[in-house]
Amino acid sequence: MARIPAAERRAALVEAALRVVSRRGIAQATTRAIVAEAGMSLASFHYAFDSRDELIDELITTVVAREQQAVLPDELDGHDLREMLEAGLLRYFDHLRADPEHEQAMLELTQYALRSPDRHPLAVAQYARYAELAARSLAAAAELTGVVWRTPVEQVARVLIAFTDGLTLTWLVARDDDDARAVAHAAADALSRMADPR
Amino acid sequence: MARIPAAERRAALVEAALRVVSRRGIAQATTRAIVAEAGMSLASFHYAFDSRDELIDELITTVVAREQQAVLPDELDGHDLREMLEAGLLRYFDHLRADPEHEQAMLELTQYALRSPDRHPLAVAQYARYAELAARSLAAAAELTGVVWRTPVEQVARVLIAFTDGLTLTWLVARDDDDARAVAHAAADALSRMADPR
DNA sequence: ATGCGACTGGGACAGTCGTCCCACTTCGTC
DNA sequence: GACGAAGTGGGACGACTGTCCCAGTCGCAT
Repeated sequence: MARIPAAERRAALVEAALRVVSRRGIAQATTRAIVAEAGMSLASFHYAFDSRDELIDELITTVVAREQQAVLPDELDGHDLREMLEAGLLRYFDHLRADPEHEQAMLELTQYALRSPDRHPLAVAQYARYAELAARSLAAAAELTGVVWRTPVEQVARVLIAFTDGLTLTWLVARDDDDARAVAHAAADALSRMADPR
Repeated sequence: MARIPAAERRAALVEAALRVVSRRGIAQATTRAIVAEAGMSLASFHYAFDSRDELIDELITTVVAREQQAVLPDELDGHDLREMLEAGLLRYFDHLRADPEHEQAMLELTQYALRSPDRHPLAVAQYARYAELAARSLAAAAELTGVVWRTPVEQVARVLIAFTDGLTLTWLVARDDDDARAVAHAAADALSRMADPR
C-alpha cells in the first residue's frame, strides 16, 4: 500500500464509509467493510481514527457540509413564487432520483445520530444547516418575485425541510414519481401561500 | 418460568421487541435483549421463532396493523375542510408527542425493511396501509364538508402521508412544537386546496 | 548515509452476535 | 400412573465485531 499521510487517509476513509453506508446501510458499515472499500488495512483505519464512532461523526459533518450545493438551486426560475418553489422542489426530486441511495444514507445517518445523546446534537446541527440554506433560498425567491413572508423566513424554511423529508421518505418506499410530483406541487402551493404581495 | 404455549410466546416476544426497538433502536434489539425484556430464556425464543428475522417481520406486520386506530381520528371536527384536516394533523401530532419513541421505532423499522430485497415489500405494504386509512378519512372529510377531491383521493392520501412523515421526522430531530404546528397548518392548507366545492 | 518519526501489515484479543443442542420438566391423554 | 408431546434452561458453537499490538518499512531532514 502506498504511503499516505493520515489526513488524506481520513478523507479517503470517510468517502469509502459513505459509499458503504449508501450501498449497504449503516449497520453493515463495519470497520472491515470500510477499509475493504478504501482498499487499506485495519491498522490504517485506527491510525487515522481513534474509533469507528469518530469516523461516523466525521462522516455526518462532512456530508452535511457538502449537501449545501446539491440541494440549493444556484439559479431560481419560474414566473411567480409558486412556480419557483415547485421548480426548486422538482429539482430536488431529480437529485433524489439520480442518487436515491445517498438520500437514504442521509436519513439513516440522521436516525443513527438521534439514538445516542452524544450524537443528537449532530442531527440537530444537520437540520439547522438545511434550514439555514433553505431560508436563504426562500428569502431570495421572495425578493425576486416581490413578495414578503408573513411568518419569519426561518420557520417557512423548516416547513420546507419537513415537506422535503416527507417527499424523500415516501418516494424511497413507494418509488412512485407521480405521487412525488403531487407532493411537490402541494408543498409549493402551501409554501407560496405563506407569503403576501409586497 | 411458567409454561406458555408457543403462540402466546410469539405475541409476548413481539411486544417485548417493540419495547426494545422503541427504547434502544433496532440495532440494539438483539435476541438476548428481547428475551431479557420478555423475561424468558434464549431457548424459548428459538422455540417460538425460527430466527430473529422472522420475529422482526412479524413485528412490522403486527405494528402496522395496530397503527390503524391510533392515527385515524374516530370523529372528524372542524367547520370546513381545512380546519378538519388541520385538526386531524394536530391530533396526530399529539399522538407523536405522547409517544415519540414509538414513531421513531416505526421509522426505523421502515428503513430496516427498505434495506433488504426480501423485506422491501413489507415497507411498501406498510405505506399502502397508511394510505388506505388516510384515503378513507379524506373521503369522509370531503363528504362531511360537501366538497369533492380534484385528484383521486388515493393520491391525496399519499400526499398526506408524505406530509405526516415530514412532520414526524422534523419534530423528532428538532422537537420544536411551533415548527410542527406550522407544518400541520401549511399541510392542511395545501390539502384542502386539492378539493373543489361540490 | 543514517537516524527518527510517520506509516503499514498481519495477527490477535475479548466481547457480542444468532443459532443450536441436549438433558430436563411439565402437561394433557389414555 | 405411564407416556409422548410440548415447553424450558443453560451452556456451547462459530462467526463477526471494534480495537489493539508489534515488528517491520518507508521517506525525509540532517
